[in-house]
Amino acid sequence: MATIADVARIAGVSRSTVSYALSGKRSISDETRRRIEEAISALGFTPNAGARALKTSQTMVLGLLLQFHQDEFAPAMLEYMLPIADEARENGYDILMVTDANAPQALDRITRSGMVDGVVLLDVTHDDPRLPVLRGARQPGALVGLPASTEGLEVLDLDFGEAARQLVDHLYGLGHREIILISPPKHVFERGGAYSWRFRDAAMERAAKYGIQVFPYFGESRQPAIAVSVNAFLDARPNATAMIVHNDASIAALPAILNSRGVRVPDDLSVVSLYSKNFGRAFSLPYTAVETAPDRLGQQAVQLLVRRIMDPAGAGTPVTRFIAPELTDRGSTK
Amino acid sequence: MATIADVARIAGVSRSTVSYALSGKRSISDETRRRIEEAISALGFTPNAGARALKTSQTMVLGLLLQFHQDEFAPAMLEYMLPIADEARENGYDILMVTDANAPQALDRITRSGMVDGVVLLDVTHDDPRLPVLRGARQPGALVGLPASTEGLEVLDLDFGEAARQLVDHLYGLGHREIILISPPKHVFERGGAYSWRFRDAAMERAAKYGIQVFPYFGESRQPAIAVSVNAFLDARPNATAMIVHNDASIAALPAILNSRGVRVPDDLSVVSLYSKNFGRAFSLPYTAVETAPDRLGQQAVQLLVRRIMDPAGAGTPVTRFIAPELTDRGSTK
DNA sequence: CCGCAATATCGAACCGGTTCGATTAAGAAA
DNA sequence: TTTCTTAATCGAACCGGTTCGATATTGCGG
Repeated sequence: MATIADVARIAGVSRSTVSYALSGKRSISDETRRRIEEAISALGFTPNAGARALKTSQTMVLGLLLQFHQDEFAPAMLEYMLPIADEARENGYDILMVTDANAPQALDRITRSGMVDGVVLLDVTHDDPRLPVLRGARQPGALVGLPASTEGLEVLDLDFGEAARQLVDHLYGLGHREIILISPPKHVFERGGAYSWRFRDAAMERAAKYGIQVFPYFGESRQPAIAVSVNAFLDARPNATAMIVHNDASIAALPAILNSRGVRVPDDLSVVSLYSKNFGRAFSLPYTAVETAPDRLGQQAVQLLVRRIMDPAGAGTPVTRFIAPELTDRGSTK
Repeated sequence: MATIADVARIAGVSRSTVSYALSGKRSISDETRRRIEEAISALGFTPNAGARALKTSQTMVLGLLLQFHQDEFAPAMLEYMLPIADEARENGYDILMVTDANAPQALDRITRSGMVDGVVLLDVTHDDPRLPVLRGARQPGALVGLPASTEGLEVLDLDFGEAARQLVDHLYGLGHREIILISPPKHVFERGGAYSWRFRDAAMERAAKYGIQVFPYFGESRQPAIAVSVNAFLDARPNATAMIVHNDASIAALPAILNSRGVRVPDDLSVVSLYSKNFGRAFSLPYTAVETAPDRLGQQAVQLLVRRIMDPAGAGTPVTRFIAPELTDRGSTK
């Protein structure tokens, strides 16, 4: 493989001259630059990443930490990953994907060894075990998901409270007074997925304010439990006229469940939910819903992270930013 | 950040001694080893990846090249990625995820710069533009998907021909004589997704052998086109008693389509398909199907790749391996 | 008691870049 | 013509590991 020394030899200059030609940090005569460029393309030279990283302590790689919990419904994860990868490349970074079951240890490994210049943590929980490691690392990080303490961290998440209020308002405005709420599965609450209770609590609070009833239930993450549970909720609340579904697995299965039950939407039941554009398309979901905007979250996470990498001191304190939810009316309510 | 020199100083030995203690390539006295280990954990020392890569020209990172085609149905991709990442870690490798739109150039970049020790190419097409680059790279690669020439490459794929034969046999054995086949969308054929025609051609051939009729159609990848097209196929072949669906998007939408059409499975129509266990679970699919086994494909791809990295000369010629399909009967035929 | 092999450790070179200070040449100012 | 800048380039040091050859110490057979 060609090294910078080969380029230098062929171009008849020193290694440092080649380096400066490449970086543009010192002026180079046109003639010399031409010869260097010629040599580079003749040799197909690309600087060795390890050597460069060693000297500059910059790898131009970002770590992307995912967790795949058992019993989790996976399809939505990709929605975050791709925009993150795209935005990273846009900024000159590659992505090291880390899925180790032991995430804190993996995070420690990739930061200590200097494999990455920063990390994006997806699916951050209330008391996320990766955070102590991240706080001790020399590289900055950006989180998607809200932890108990955001002290010193770049945090991004959908404004689930506002999303809940929008949906309750929407249903209340249409006259609904008894509403079934399907939250994420119980184990998501227990694991500390803050979005689960942030959404539920806001919905309950809003309902109390209006003096209407919202009946919260835990969703299931797999068939046939999903169908069984949804049917049970509907049986338990025969007077409910609307349903809010805050659970990927349940909403994906809902069309089939309601169909087999003979429930028409929105004539018999109004349905609203929370999912991304792509998710809705993949599962052909026809429901009025708040966009979860994983693409915007992912992109902004990378942007915040890159900004912090460039300017570690931090022009300002780290940001905790909640993305404003947007309701898309698909006519599943009335 | 602690370096090997710090460890050496604290342990009162030379840098090389620390290195040998770490690698075990020379004998070290118990006492010295103890002091070194103590120093290492006291400092939280982890060898710098760049420095190590520079000297050993081994990064312990594998590139994973994905392509996200426009209009593609994404959820299945994750099914390959996770087992690949897991198997890589199992072998001590991390994964660099590369999703650049310009895949050949990205592949060139990560191989020339020495960021990876090898690459896994997913979703390889008949005339894949990444292959010339891979063949010119100094790192080995493993493919998932069958290209026109497998010369010098490690290639893995499901045996789609055998899968088609199994499904046709299954239906033929039950007495079906007119069968609708929904293939992948036309653009998949055009792009060179060999699995599309390998499956279709084998199915047609088998049908011809039995003297029965298989009517092939291109599937669609998005709603509402999916529903429209499936309905059109059923209308066009009112005498068909069975359907083979070789298309993720169509099979995911099928339950809803058949339901709204009032078609019962298997009483009115027998349905067989091709999808992974997880995919079926995510979409609650109740159909008898051949397992596409993305986990086995991904794992084996990594294993072949790692073997080749360890032994570049190659104990044997590169392997082209077709995974045997396995039919799971879920009672959607009769 | 000597010579030799095995064991344990050290010092130096090297991997392939980047960057600092020095050097030379050319042009501008005096 | 001399002096001072500025532009263009070079050489050497350095980043943090690994590894080769050399050296010092110890144990053993003869």
